[in-house]
Amino acid sequence: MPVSTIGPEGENSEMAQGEISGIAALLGDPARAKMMVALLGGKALTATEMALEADITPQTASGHLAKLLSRRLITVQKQGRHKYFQLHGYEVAELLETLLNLSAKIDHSTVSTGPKDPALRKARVCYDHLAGAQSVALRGSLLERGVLVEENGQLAVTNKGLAWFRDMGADTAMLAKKQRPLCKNCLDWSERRHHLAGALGAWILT
Amino acid sequence: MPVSTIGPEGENSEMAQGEISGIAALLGDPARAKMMVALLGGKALTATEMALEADITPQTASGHLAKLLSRRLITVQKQGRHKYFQLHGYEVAELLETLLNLSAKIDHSTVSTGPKDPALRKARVCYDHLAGAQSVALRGSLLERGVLVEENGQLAVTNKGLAWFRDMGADTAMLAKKQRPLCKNCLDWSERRHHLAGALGAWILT
DNA sequence: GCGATACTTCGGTGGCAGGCGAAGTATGAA
DNA sequence: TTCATACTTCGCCTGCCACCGAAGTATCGC
Repeated sequence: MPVSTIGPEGENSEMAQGEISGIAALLGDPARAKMMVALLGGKALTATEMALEADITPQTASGHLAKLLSRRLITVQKQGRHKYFQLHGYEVAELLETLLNLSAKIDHSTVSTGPKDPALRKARVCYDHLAGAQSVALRGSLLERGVLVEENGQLAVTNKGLAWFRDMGADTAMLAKKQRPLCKNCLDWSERRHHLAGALGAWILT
Repeated sequence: MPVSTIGPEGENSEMAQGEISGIAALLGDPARAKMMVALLGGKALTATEMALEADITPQTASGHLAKLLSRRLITVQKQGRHKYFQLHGYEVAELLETLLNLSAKIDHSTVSTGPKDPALRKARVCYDHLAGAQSVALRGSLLERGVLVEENGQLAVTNKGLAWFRDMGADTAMLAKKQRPLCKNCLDWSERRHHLAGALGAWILT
């Protein structure tokens, strides 16, 4: 091993660089990367859900999650016997998006001529609901028409809204029965604004 | 190893995810990270220079560079018996900046504060745009004059600002056409404050 | 209490990848 | 030609880390 220069001089940013390789190494493992991308949807996930997502056993996932936590890339919220994990701030999401963008760019050049970036940016799928500029606009228009209301950052469907969705053919009764919240804000990482998530968001996608 | 589910079901972005972990893994090695950060200066470096920078032997560096090349994270230019390496496009630089940004945010305990060389500290180049104390001040003054505005951590150019840049001789129409964001915050690692990046930041440098 | 579920900790294994020394190829200088 | 420099390839070693099985702790429902 080349003797590391003994003096404290040398790299001022050595530590920061160590940190960046540390963070990158965390995302460098396929399993962890899958888990993080799964979190990009904005939904909080439990440890087992993420284990399934990454095709690993719960104990392995637990180890991964501990590492991600120790680097503050994710946050936890304990709720009974469940633990809900989320990305830690939009900076982390930004990092993931940058990575995805870059890898998409590389893939496009080597694999095939898929839809180019602007189109993808306009409308894409954020885990299981619509995302992109169009869905941000959609949420705005639903708010304007009184289908949805927002208070304290919480999104809710009005009675009028329920009727509206029913007219559109949605089985609102069934959707409401699911454990998952009916509708939910989801920060759009490319547009930096909220769009519609939750059961209704997923339904719209279908 | 859990047999990866054979069906193509599930993730449409499975390949992209593999790619992101691949890219992240490249930056996950401390030696490679050091080399890439060294390239952030914008200058093309030779293989041996980067080996020195990363405290490894040339043969090891060669292997790393080959891997970085195969993933198109860097480019080469052969010149006699030298090989000059550079970052491959601003997207890669953006990724590195995002990483540095995040790691700076996380490791609050860092004490070191950048280059001791005062001149370097005052004005230098961050990949392709200005950095250093002057550029931090520049950004501040542009904000004050209403050329730029900031909201939710996002930087944007005002209409007045566009006119201002046009008066300065910038071809704003052309700049705006590029896929790259017009202007963008970029954390200055010596000043610990944001400076101006993005297409406009690059233009100012010229 | 009991069993079931969700997650964690521990110990052991296997594979991968970073690292170097030595030898090989290209380019330039003497 | 001969030597020096810049980089690459090869072979080998070593250590780390993802992974799992099994056992341990916490929480829910009966």
